[in-house]
Order: sequence, then C-alpha cells, then structure tokens
Amino acid sequence: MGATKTEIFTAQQNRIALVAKALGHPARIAILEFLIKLESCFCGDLVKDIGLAQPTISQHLKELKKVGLIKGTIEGTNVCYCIHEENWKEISVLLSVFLNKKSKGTCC
Amino acid sequence: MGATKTEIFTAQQNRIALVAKALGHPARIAILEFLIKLESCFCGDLVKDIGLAQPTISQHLKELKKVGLIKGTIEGTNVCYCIHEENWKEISVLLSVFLNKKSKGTCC
DNA sequence: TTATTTAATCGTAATATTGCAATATATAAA
DNA sequence: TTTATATATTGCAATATTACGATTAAATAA
Repeated sequence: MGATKTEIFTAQQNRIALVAKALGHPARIAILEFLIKLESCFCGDLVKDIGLAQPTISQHLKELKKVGLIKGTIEGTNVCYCIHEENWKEISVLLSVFLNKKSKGTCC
Repeated sequence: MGATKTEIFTAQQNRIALVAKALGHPARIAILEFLIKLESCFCGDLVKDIGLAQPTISQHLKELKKVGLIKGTIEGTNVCYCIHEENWKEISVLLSVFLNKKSKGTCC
C-alpha cells in the first residue's frame, strides 16, 4: 500500500497525472514563471528569487527536468535552466485537450 | 519541515499548484474522464469502472470536490457525482493561461 | 597548487499521500 | 421494525514528498 497503482490506468492517464503532479507545487510554478519571464536562468538566481534553500530548489528543478518541462545546460560553474520549448508545447496540448473536454449531458 | 511553504508564494501560484496537484493522480484523471463521458455519475459505478476499493474512490472524489472540479448530489442511497461546469471552466482558463505563457528569449 | 564558486547529492526529519479493511451513517425496501 | 444497499469515515501501514544541513563534485580564479 501507499504507492499509486499506475498499472490499472492508461498510459495517457498516467502521463497527464505525472505532468500535473510536477505542476502540483507552488515552488515549481514559481520556477517555471521565472524561467518564462527569463529574468535569468541560473539556479542561483532562482534560489535568491524564491525563498527556499539551494538543495530544495535543486530538487524541484530535477523533478521539472524529469517530466521534460525544463532543460539545463552547464555553463562554467553555473547551470543555465530553461523551458524545454518543444516538450512544453506538447504538454500544453496534452493538458489543454483534457481540460477542453466537454461533458455532454446535464446531470445533478 | 516536510510541509509545503505556501506562505512564500502568491495566491495564484498556490491555486494553480493546488489544482494541478488534484489532477496529479491517474485515478482522479480516470474519474474525471468517466464523469465527462457521463456513462454514469454514481460512486458505485466508478468503483466498478476503476479498479480501486470503494474507500479509495471515495477519498479521491473528496479531493476533487475540495478543489471544486466536481460536485455531488445525494439521490436516495446513491450519490450522483458530476463535473462542476462553472469551476471546471474557471480552472481550465487558469491552467490554459499558465500553459500558454511564452518565454520571450532564446536561452541555452 | 589552493581557494572560491556553483550546483548536485546524501542523509534525515517532518509531513503528506495512497490504499484498504473495518466501521459508521443514511436512505430504501421488506 | 429489520434488512439491504450505497457511500463516508476511521484507523493504519506503506510509500512519497518536502525541506534543509552537510557534504561532494566540478569548474574557475588566485
């Protein structure tokens, strides 16, 4: 018990849920908004902007990277993080299609 | 430690994250898809359709209700669950606006 | 080489989530 | 009333997440 039963759901249901889960933390929303504004894409600047410790930010970045929302490039001692444009678009479509589904009937 | 530091984020960041979190489980995606298809909106039918125990489904329904994605109406011994159309629309817009934000620059 | 800087990783405590058996509640039927 | 049915709640075990101090790794600067 305790673990999600992914095997009983479709690949798409699991994918949607996984992406939504990655978006399911305000720090990660804040990180993405920061990267979209492109004030900077260095990890250190994110740590300054958002009020969380460096290891915590690093952990959140890792999760965003895992689902493909962002990518990171090493630049000297810095790491430059950016929105993964192609994946972002795909994820955007995936969620939009789900959100725009319309229930046909009137019920309750 | 261990709890999300909601106080350091904006209301909108927290709202987006909260809604995304509710969508962050395949069972809840499956429930919403089922309700959208409107094959039925009785809890019992959801239990049959999705392979999880009744208390587990009940718990997921509760969470979806909490963020406003669905509503439930008592009908005899059954409870009829449906998409909360107005809230769904609002949430759909909230997420769509976020997902359609474009990063201006080229970076990395 | 030895700092210094930047970010990742490790380890761990606190908290949250998932799932279900058992139980409670509430309505309907007999 | 008693019984049956449908759903919610409780309690708990397993697991996952969040956060951060300490440490490590890797590149640069002195």
